[in-house]
Amino acid sequence: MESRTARPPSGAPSRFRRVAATPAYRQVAEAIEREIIAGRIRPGEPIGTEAQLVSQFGVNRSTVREGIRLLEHSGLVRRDSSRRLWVGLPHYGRLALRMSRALVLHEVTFRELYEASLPMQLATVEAAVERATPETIAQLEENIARTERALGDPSEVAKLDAEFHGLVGKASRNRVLQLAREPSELLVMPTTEMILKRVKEGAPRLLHAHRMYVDAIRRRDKQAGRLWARRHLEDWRKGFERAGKDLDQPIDRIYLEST
Amino acid sequence: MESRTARPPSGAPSRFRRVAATPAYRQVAEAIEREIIAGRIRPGEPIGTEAQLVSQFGVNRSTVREGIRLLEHSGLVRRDSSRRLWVGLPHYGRLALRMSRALVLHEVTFRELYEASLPMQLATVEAAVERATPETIAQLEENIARTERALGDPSEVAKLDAEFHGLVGKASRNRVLQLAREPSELLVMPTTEMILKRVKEGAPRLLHAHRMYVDAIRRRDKQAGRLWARRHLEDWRKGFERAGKDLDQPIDRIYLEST
DNA sequence: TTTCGTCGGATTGTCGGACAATGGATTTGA
DNA sequence: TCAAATCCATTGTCCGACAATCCGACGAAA
Repeated sequence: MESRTARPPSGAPSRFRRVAATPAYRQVAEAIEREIIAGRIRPGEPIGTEAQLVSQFGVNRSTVREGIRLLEHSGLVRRDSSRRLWVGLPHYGRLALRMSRALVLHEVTFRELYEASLPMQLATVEAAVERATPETIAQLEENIARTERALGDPSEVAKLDAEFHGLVGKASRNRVLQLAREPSELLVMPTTEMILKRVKEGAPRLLHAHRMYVDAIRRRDKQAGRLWARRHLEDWRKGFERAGKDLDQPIDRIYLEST
Repeated sequence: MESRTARPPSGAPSRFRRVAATPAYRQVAEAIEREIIAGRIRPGEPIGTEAQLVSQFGVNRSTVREGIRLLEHSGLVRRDSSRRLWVGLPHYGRLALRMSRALVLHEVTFRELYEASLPMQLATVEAAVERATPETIAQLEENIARTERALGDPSEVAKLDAEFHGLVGKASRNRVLQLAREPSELLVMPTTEMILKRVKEGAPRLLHAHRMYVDAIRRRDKQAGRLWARRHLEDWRKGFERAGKDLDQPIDRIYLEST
């Protein structure tokens, strides 16, 4: 793609940057984005109507619309029921989904995923132990109760496992950690179902680990929390290998179907 | 925004999901996205011309264009010099930038940032110790040499620090970890400059920590790597507090200017 | 043979205008 | 006072058009 700049006839140094004439629709998007990033328009406030933007930017409505679409995708701009434009807060889930997709497209391996998940999981549990409220603990216990009843149904258990880890993430009350952890979680989770289907002692072990998690959180015992987080994830890895899969294999696209 | 579904005349249960008439431009975007995610079009391959898409989808060109803009923003679709459409690999840097922006818009605190950075930093160093190649080690040493020469210039040192951690990330050869760590790094980095300007023993301490990092990597000594990663980040925190800032304060928008 | 103009076709960026569908506001009717 | 009918603003989609640009080809010149 750089063929043009990368072909100086002889040893001539490539002296010039490629010229870039930013199209109007992108200028529109960038202008609006700047206003939001700088905080001059705050989340929840209305951006004008398309007609207003047309007159402000002095371009055609089609151009404005293309610019807006650019921002709409990232969540910086939302539309309400009447389709009017508002400044939005990019939602974690959306971003995490995109990141996990990017990871798959880059063909990262399960080993990378496992290696990265472990420390983030440990940190999350530690924070959760420190800051969990009685409310979230109750939610965790309720989740465990439901898991008990669903022990025979792998896909249901996998779903509850995902919910469980989501709750632990919430309990950590660290949004940076949550956002960092969630893309990996989105990729680990679907494989859990596969593992549970093939390794029949998986579900009880998972349930037991969850119980110990919550127990550690209730007793504010960081060491126990870390221990069980580690065991839980190691179980995942072992189950993965026991199911006949190779850790150094790229993550399968299949695990993205759930759009 | 849920006003329509939330108004059952009496106590009648809300039995029906709200019908969602997905606009055509979004259907176009989703259709293309699905093809890419599923791997039926691979990165580097051309998506058709706008005219082709028009005839395939049976909608107007304006609609196709709006749909494409949605994807363009996420990097799934790129344009080359001739503005033709290609399937692209979403670039880490782009995604990380968006994530860090989202974090700022959500007004996360420096404490959250610090707490999340520490474990990820430790894991990164550990992986780097394990897998660094002579090449990247050489690059790290070269970075240190440049840092030595720039000791008097806080903003230059901050820039080199960012580069250093980028190199360590590369050395870790774990892309999941890298992607998880980078948004935080993008927010930690700009504050380093501020700290270095106000705490004059900051720069030498930073340099020393970097030296010990590389030393640990060269000797494949995980313990030392972890130790110095921890000290380095703790230095950052202490410097932050010594500069008179409060860890529980939301991250300032200012640190996003560098688009 | 290689390099340089030039030309034509293809494609994108932008524009202007148009209309149906929809939501919100307003007025009307009971 | 409240519900129904009406109006108006706005969006989603379409159509057609044109300039700017890129690509490839074809010759002309060195």
